[in-house]
Amino acid sequence: MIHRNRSSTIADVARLAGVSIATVSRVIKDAISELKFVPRAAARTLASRRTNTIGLIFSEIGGAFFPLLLKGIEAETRSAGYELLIHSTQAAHAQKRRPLGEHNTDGLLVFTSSLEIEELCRLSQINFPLVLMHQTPPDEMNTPVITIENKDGAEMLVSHLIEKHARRRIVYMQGPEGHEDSQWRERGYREALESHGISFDPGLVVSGEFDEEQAFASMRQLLLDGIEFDAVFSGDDDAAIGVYRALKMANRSIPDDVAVVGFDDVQFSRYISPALTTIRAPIEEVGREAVRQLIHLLNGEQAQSLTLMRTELVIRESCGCSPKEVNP
Amino acid sequence: MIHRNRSSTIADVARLAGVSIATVSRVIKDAISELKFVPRAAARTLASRRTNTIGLIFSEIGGAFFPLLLKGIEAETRSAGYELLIHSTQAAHAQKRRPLGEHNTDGLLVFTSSLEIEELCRLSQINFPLVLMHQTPPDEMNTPVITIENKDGAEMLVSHLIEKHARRRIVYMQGPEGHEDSQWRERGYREALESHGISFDPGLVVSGEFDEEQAFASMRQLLLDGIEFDAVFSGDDDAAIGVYRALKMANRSIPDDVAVVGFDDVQFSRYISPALTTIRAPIEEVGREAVRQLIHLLNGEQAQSLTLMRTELVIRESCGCSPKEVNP
DNA sequence: CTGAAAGCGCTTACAG
DNA sequence: CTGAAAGCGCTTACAG
Repeated sequence: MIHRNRSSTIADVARLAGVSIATVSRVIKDAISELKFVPRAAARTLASRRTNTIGLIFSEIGGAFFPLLLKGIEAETRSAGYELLIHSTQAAHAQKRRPLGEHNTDGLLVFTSSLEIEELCRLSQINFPLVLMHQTPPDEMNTPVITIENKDGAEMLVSHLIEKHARRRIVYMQGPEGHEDSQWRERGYREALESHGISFDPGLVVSGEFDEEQAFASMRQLLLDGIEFDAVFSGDDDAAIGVYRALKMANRSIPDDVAVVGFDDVQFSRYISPALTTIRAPIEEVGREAVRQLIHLLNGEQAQSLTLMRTELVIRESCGCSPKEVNP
Repeated sequence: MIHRNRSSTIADVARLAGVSIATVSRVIKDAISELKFVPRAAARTLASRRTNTIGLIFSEIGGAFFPLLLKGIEAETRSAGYELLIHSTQAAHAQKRRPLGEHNTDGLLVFTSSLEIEELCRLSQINFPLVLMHQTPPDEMNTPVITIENKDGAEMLVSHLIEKHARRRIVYMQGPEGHEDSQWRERGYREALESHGISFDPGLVVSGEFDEEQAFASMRQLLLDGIEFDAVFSGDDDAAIGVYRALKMANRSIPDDVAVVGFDDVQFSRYISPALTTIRAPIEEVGREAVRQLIHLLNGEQAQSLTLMRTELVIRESCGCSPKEVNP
């Protein structure tokens, strides 16, 4: 049984006002408080062929990353007068129902590989407004992308470890398979090694999955295997937590025995001990910009095909810098 | 200009199949892949008078609290086959548009005072399915509530400080005005004082707003004013971060000079230094349960009018207990 | 089990 | 500026 109240319709308003419903429809913006009239969104959508809703597809709402992104998206969506419909997928495999799409939104924001490629292509083919975050589209697709300077960031991080702290055996923890952020970060890692004359050792690349538990497990394994290393680039900040745990458990001191650096600069990074050296990614701004580009598309305007956001090195203590050199 | 593709409708499917649209409608659940047919949600909603969507109204998506709640809500909503529409309000004052309501959802989940009381009453009067989280409804409203043992939790926390660590001048930082969680926590704080024969000092109650910055500011003020205290119950974990900062800046050691305890046990609490003693609230489960109760309402079934979730003391280091006594 | 038809509550050309 | 009317794409009694 479902809600079935007899609240007023546009016809009631028209009758009371002694005008036609067309007239009411035209002035509907000035909320008709008399009858507590709230226009049915469904009827509007059906008649106008627009939903006034933006959809967000995201894969992992668990970590510390999501609130930042959502904050930006929420704010910008609202100020543009749209509703926000959110769906979080566990993985990017085909679903029976399409939770978000052309049937219930005007456009979609898609975060990294949270939508299977076929669906992405289908939406693109029917010219459905789409903006990708942290993921470049397949060649034939001309979809705006908002992403960050992953490679630069990683390079800064690793170069800092090499130059300031003389580390040479640096572990890289990869993110989830196919995750573009991770691929670019690895590239930055490799280029930093190369430009400092350190040869790449595939034995130092392990899986961290941008996930605390997985990072913990991989770190333990590395330790068990007796692999030598003097630094860890954990891929992201969530994974750094797992690295900390494993190192502390093995009585390796951070940063003296092993320097650790993350990526993202989420809320907790400055508060863990030692404070985490990481890359600040303007995540909230990524969200805002994604919405802005989508609105352009919705308005039939041109959108920027690539927006690349700057990243910034945030030096704290986990790399080996001392607290005194560092801003509070 | 808006998206206006000519994708197939139910009529196309009916024609191709050589049956009536009524027949198609009946078997529509077996997704008609032939024409890539995706039923228009708006038309369905309009005709069936149900949206298949649950709305979530929340006030602060900034903190570390939201991801936990959302995770539970997301999971349960999806497994029940509903969509989730989210709106976050800055404050609970009247809005011109009603972002979420009977016009676009089948039922609403409302988190603490994120919806103005008039709107709450209006929805209740038209018998619209509603579940409140962390907020008891006005007397005349019979709306299911999911909340946690705030008072018990606070009492455990404060009693611990008094009994194990001999603290007697304990600051309490209030949450936002009218926030029920905060009111109950304050009550627990007072009862713990009382049962240990410590008289209540209103000078030790300050505003923390469940917010890092506000907590930081209040703590600084307390320090500037030269108020004496040997412990702080910060109201929640986010505020504890601000307290840490202010104390460290003033060179007061935690926990030796000042013990600090929080509430919620969010992700970062175990990782900050010193690790935060706090109350574990089953936030994800609050979200799940709220959805379950709402589904009952949607099905015309009886719902539990009050669900009170247990809280649990999590002892770490910031209260003065030593790491050795504590689980890793 | 199936089809014809009314109806959900709006918007929007179109005519006046 | 206003009204009559068609139409948005479905669902659901109702009749057969």
